Amino acid sequence: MKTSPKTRYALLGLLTLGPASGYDLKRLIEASLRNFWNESYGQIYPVLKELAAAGLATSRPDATQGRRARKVYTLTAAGRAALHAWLAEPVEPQPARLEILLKLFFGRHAGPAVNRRHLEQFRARNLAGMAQMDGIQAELQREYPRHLDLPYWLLTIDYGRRLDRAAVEWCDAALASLPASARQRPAETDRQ
Amino acid sequence: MKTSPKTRYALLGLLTLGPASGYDLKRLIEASLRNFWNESYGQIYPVLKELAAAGLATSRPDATQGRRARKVYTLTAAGRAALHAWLAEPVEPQPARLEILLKLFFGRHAGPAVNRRHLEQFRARNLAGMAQMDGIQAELQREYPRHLDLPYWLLTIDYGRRLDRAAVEWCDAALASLPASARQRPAETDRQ
DNA sequence: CGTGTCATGTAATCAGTTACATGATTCA
DNA sequence: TGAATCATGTAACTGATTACATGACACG
Repeated sequence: MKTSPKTRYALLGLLTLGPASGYDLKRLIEASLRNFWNESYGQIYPVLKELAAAGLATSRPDATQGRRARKVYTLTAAGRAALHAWLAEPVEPQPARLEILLKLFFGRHAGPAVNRRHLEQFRARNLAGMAQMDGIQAELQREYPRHLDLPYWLLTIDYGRRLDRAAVEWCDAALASLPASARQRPAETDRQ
Repeated sequence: MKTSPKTRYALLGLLTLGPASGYDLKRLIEASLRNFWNESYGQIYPVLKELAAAGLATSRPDATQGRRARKVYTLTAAGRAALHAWLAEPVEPQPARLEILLKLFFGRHAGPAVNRRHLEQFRARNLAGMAQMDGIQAELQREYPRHLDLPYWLLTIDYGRRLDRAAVEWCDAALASLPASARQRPAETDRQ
């Protein structure tokens, strides 16, 4: 096994929605998993090839006259079984690397203006995220009101909204607690 | 430039606290950045070497008689300047990959018991995180009550606590909304 | 006729972890 | 004596992105 196991299961999962090409899958990821997952073509195509080789999906050429040959992949029973097995496996904690926290941790050396700028940008990003979640939720409920997966999709939207909101609230608290303006300059020398 | 820029700045930042060896830095990271950052020896030692080569830190052997030769690194003025420049650069949004959300997104194929197990585990993990944040905060306030960096350190602790809390609340909401056993349907309105 | 979209794929590169190799000192 | 801790470093591998290569069709 050469390629990433996680990419494999993301693709198997998306194939439960129906047969799709690599290109389709990329767009599907951008449309539905965007907030907590992403894949590049450089991953998708090799993994798809491997899924077919392992019998987890079948590929058939979809020659829609003229266009460059599309390869449409369809989940097999073995693929479905592999997905189910992975879904049942416990989730390992994943170490995060949050650059904004690293910068703020050393924030004394940056000066108030820089820290405020970072926080304001981060706040705006998370606020936009919340609005986006609201939009996606409305769209999902309008487009797929009876889709069996809808409750699960909404769960991931709710997660995004809650964490974005918490981040915005943290930004507000942080901005309130930091010195307001550049009265004090960044530390050039220290050692307490 | 060969090694990761982010590792470089994490180490430069920690060196503002005083001279340290690669081993020291690893322990410092585990003690202070753990919740939002990590580095392995495989990164630390090569990057340290490069920092010295670039004049951002100086290394001197610390031959504490008998022990294997320690190399202690000290931040230079150029290193401090490089850190300041990086701190002022805007933070780019970083794509997250959250396995638990991926599993939940495809949760219909896993069955209620599996989903509940994932959520309960995730809840427990975040609850433990909150408690850990409280502990670290108390320790910092006790150990370094007047340290100039303390307000910044507390900011990162507060972030951790808020996001952990939001995650716990999400888990509670999700557990309440998911069907309890395999027979029931989701608690969504069910009009055909 | 040229730009955008559809479409697949590989190669180069980057970033990071894990395993391995080495070896001294401390302490039970 | 043997385990834990201190201590540095390299090699192999994994996972993922980006750049590159190719090319047809639709639309204005």
